[in-house]
Amino acid sequence: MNIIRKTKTVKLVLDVFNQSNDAIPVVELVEKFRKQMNKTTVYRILDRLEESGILHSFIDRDGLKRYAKGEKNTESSNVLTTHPHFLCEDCGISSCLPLDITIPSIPNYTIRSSEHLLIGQCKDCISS
Amino acid sequence: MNIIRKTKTVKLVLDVFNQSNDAIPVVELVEKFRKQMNKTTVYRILDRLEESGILHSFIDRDGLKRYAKGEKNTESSNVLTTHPHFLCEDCGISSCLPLDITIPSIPNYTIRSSEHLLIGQCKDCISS
DNA sequence: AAAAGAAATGCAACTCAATTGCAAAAAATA
DNA sequence: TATTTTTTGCAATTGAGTTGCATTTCTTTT
Repeated sequence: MNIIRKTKTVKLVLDVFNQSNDAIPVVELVEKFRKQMNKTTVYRILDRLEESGILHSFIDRDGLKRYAKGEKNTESSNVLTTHPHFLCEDCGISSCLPLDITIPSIPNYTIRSSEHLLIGQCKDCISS
Repeated sequence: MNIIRKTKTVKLVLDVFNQSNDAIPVVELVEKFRKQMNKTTVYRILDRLEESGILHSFIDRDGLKRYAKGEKNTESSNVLTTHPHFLCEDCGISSCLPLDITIPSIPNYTIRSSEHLLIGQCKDCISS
């Protein structure tokens, strides 16, 4: 949990995540804020927001880093749980799914965290 | 399922996967075969082996593409199952875990495939 | 409020995995 | 053997992400 300053640029980035539950690719944010801030700044702000536990990130099937609101792992009553991310093959939209995945314990391994990506079609893309 | 020619280079690549169940980063294979074939060839052979269902791939936490033996999804009695991959934070070794994960069905979504990456310490790294 | 210290930003250059186009080589087919 | 198709090598390119460094902005201290 780091200290992070609420600068103008940080607020701009936070606004995006407050308006959507989607997992947004960094590249998209860089493009979106092309006029407002440098791409390095975007990367660094996201880094810091993740460090602070405000955002979490994962790498999608295309190798792109995506960020979404909230923490990745939640620990309640000594059980480590996480949630899966969904990625629509058609429109590319990705979101955090409100499902609890209990990280299984596996003999001979210590599991510290996990990533779960479900790939398919979203509601909007099924109908069309 | 494509036709793939068993050229000298293809055999070299296949040998690696026949000798290990690990999920190997492409970069590592490129390095390993530096003297025997061009890096583009490595990428293309792996592509074809995946197309043919001989290998499967995923992107690890560092955004590196890794390949491992076999198919990613298995469908038996109309249930789509897959297996998780393990990645050791310490030594970087990754492997397919012999566990069946049943891909959950989620309202409003069609799930076609999934990726599961468990991150932690492997047997060898726990002890040391 | 001014000075000092710490954190955040911009910019340019760089890294590095992965891809592309094209000509040459190798393998399969006729 | 001749022809067609697939595979390979090479060089150049792409594009996401990183780094160093000087400058700006914010916070803390006096």
